[in-house]
Amino acid sequence: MGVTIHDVARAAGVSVASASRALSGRRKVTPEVAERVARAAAELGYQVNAVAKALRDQTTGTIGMVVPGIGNPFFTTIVEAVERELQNSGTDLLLCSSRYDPQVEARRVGTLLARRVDGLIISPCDIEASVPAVLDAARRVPLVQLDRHIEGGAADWVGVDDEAGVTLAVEHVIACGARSVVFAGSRPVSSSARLRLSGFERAAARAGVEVLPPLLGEFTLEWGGEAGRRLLDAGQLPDAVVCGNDEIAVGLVRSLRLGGARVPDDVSVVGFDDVGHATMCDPPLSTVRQPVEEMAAEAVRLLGQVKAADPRPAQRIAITPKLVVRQTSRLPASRSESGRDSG
Amino acid sequence: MGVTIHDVARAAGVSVASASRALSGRRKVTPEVAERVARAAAELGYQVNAVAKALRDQTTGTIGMVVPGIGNPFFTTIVEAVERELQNSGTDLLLCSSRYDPQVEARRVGTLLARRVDGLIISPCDIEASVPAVLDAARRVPLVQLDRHIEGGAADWVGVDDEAGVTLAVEHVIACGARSVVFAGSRPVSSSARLRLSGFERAAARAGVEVLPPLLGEFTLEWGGEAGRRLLDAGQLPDAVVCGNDEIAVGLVRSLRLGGARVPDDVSVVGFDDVGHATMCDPPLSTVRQPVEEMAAEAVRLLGQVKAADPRPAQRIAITPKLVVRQTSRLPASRSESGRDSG
DNA sequence: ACTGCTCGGGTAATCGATTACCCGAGTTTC
DNA sequence: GAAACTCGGGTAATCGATTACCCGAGCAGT
Repeated sequence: MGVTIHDVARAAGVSVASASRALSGRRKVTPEVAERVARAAAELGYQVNAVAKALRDQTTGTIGMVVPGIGNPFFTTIVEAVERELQNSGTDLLLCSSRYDPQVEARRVGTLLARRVDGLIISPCDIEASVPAVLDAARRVPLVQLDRHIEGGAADWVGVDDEAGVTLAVEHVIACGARSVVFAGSRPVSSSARLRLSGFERAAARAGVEVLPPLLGEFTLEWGGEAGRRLLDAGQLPDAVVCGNDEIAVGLVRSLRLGGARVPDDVSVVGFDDVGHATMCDPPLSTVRQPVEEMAAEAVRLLGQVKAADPRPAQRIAITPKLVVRQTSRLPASRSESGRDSG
Repeated sequence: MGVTIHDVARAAGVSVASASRALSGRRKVTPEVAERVARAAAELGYQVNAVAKALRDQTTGTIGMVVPGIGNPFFTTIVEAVERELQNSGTDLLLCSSRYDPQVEARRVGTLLARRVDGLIISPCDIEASVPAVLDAARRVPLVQLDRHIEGGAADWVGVDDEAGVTLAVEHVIACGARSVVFAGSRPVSSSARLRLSGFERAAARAGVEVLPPLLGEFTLEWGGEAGRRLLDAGQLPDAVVCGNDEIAVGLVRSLRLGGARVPDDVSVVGFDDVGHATMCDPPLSTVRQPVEEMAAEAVRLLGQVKAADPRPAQRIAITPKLVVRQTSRLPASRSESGRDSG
């Protein structure tokens, strides 16, 4: 460790200024100097010290990202997309997980700020408890929220229109003939959870179908399984269940089938996200697709525009998701063919 | 952005030395100075600049981690375990994905080194192509390989005993009555892939059962599905298939069942890893469990001991995994009850 | 009273890379 | 032929935090 530009300069018999210029190419040097410096650097195995460079330049070439959990395939997909997007511009990513805990989240944001990231992309784990950390960070550094967001709309955001998404799902199952529906999602601690629930309720009310009390837990396979079991225990299955995400939907389909219910013949299920295993599950899951690549691209584009403590009003970019119909829901034709009797 | 310790010192009416001492507590100051500095820091919202601190201290309080892909649940689990392990010591993690590409990997290692991480934990994506990057990095910084490793044993490593693991799996399916077996894994570009394959071959040969030619692709659900289809197409199913990891196993079980084969009645399947969805799959997967927490703890412990360009011989810590029998394989009793006829 | 402490505080060097500024030599321009 | 300019190179300031080193005051011991 520790070959510096001084060592290179000495070995090449030039000043540090010349060495720096030869290496960076930001000012002309004679070919001879360039050559000697290049050789010396190669021989010594010189590599710039990014820490020193960052201090001098007041920029680290790094952006921080904080997501609730990297165990969730939705977040890993979006992280990968952001990373891919960023690599074009040569900046790299410091990735942190808040583990769905606002306190951990605040700490992580703090260390990222201390490390002087050039920007921050965050998916705040809690719509309320995350507010101070997000607002405080936004004051110090360009920040954009991705997917989840805090309440109040004070910070820039890129994501999907959650309400429009579940509306699509609800309208779809109703078009499939469902007369009673239920929502299986997460307790409304995040914006996504809250908006998907409210969107469901609004859309279902508008359609005038029977609405069972929502099943609210976590965005996990386990909770999906549990929700399925509760539905089974209640004796009377609804015609359709709209899920807060794909994990819940997959867990739910599985426990429903284990309990003897047929999907989609007895009950339609639709998920949300369409990342990871939705296509691989059995049967392939109908779901609402989040355009992750597009969201990531939009987020880094926006991040390039926002400034710390930006006085202009925060932007909120809501991308409208698409419904992807696979095999856990049925279109009317085939559904009526199969001789349902719940109507 | 940009309130420095000079600002704090000025506001408190003391020198930067006193301010620094008051803030860090590394040398006594009078209560009055401590109080004034604390107040000034709070009022100005001062936060140390970790970049400057790192330059001065020649240490960043950061370790880098490079894994082949964060989409793979095994790696996300291990990343989470390492992160948890590290947080006790106050160091944090710079996480990078090599996307299974040795060139990307080398670049990522390079930037981590440039950022002067205090150590590196890496799961090299390619047993051969990753050699230069790993060896070069190990010369500059404490480094331990986790899970995968490069050939030659020149760098420290913590992982599971892959050969022992598949041996467990093979012996289990044979104990279940299998007379013909096949291995569905990844092409041997990584140490894990290579050792699991060779371990399988050795164990199967030792047992003297019929061994079908291995199905080698990637560590993905998709490849597992494809492998299952090929087995089906071949007309004659083996009694058991041992898989390179759980993703392959899950994909394989699914395509086998889609093709009408019953698991475990017609064919036993066992996976490897036991992370993520193994318990949630249908039926729950018999697999070889990697003790991820233990591996992570061991890796950071070892990292604390190794020095850059360490002259002492590299350590290789191989933890013996355990077999977890669930429902994709059957013990002899119940198997013979079910009236198999393949023997 | 003088030496020798301890104690708290300040000044400035330090980490490594970049670059503002300066300098001297060679070239152009009128 | 002198002023103006270009070109390549060197010296040292800079980024911000820490700390080696120095200093002066207060105090104890002889």
